[in-house]
Amino acid sequence: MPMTMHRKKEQGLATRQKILEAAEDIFFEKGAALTTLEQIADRANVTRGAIYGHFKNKRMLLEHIIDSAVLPLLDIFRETISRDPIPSFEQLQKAHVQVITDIINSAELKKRLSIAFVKCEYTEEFAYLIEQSIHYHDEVRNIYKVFFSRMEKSGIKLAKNPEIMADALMLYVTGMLTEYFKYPGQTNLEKNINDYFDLFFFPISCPSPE
Amino acid sequence: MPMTMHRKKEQGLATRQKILEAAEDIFFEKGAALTTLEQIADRANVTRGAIYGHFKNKRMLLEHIIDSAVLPLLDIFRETISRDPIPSFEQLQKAHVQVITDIINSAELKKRLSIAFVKCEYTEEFAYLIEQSIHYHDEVRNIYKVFFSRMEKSGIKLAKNPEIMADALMLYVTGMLTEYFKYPGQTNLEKNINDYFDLFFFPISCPSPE
DNA sequence: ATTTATATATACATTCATGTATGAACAAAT
DNA sequence: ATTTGTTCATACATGAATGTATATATAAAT
Repeated sequence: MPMTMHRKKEQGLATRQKILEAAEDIFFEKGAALTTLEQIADRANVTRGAIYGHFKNKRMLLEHIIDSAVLPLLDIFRETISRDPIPSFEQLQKAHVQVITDIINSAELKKRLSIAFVKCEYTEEFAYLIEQSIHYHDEVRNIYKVFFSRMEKSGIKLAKNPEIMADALMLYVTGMLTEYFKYPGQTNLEKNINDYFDLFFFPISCPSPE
Repeated sequence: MPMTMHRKKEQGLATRQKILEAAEDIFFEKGAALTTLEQIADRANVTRGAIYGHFKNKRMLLEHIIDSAVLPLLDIFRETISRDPIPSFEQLQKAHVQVITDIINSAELKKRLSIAFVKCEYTEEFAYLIEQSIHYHDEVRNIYKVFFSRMEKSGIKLAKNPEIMADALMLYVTGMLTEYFKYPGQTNLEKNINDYFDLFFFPISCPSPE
């Protein structure tokens, strides 16, 4: 690409970006279903024409935003959790506190994840969303399972088998994020996150009673 | 009310019921936001006129359905959990397994709760929904807190203070239900529910490590 | 300078959902 | 039997929202 053909294309990308940001705002405020393309266009100071130039329709816009929230998170999980040679509860806890703190501290990430968690409906209509969501979910669960399996192999006794452990952790984290987004300002996640994980990870390592 | 004035009123209640059931179905299938009153009317074999005769608008219909899902559940919680004189983890676990099993086994309850959990968007537009939701949430959390406080008073050592314990249990249960409704057929809740609670309640009772 | 292509605004046709107002049918009351 | 009231269907007016087709302006290429 020659240096000189950029000006126009750059501007195109800039408005594309403006549209995405506006869409995030409005989706977040009104929910995906009640958001209209005109509202997005207004917020971005463009017309619907511009939006249709960049995205096929509202659904594509939504998919793009959700992916842009979840994908980087998945990367972090893969890296932080899978990498370490000797798996431990401490490491798992540290990774989780880190990720969730990152979320809490990034207004952008928060907005996008909020959209994915509570600002859109998971129905047949949006089949792609559900599929993607299941896919992401499975991937995280699998990361957990592998991690717990490695713990077992390295001699650490688990209260339940890795499958159950993975499920349980998944449920707990899902609950955390769901509540955080569903009741913004009503949760104590910021303050208590370490306690929450303490509670889950430390006792979780006790051998189960018989 | 005299015996003879019933026929008409009864029929009214019957169609009201038909409308509610139809609304449940469609909300569940398409999500609240994308549901139209005409779709509901069609399913119920009435016209929109009938719906407007019984409910002010779609929002009222939705509120009614969500309340009808959550209120009986709250009652069960209040009864089963608060009543017993000597609080224990076993009792708490038993109550939870019971409630969740009830949900799993009741198609109606499942449908309604699914609507409340993942088939409607929690946005400013539906302020009432959010308020109600917060209210219910607080109530359950408080039931938990009281329960854990009573445990402490009766000499049982908790890993964290009752507040944190209540939060954590709340997160866990929220996660369970959310995942169950968000990924129907993909979870193992039916099979593993006891393991999940084992994991949470039994190790949870260990004193925290220092 | 003229052409070509691209980004975005404008205009249009269509579809759809809502809320209300009206009317018909029928039950209940006198 | 007439009246009153209620349930529900019908009809209407209105206001979106969507997607597409077209126009304009401007940048890039020749």
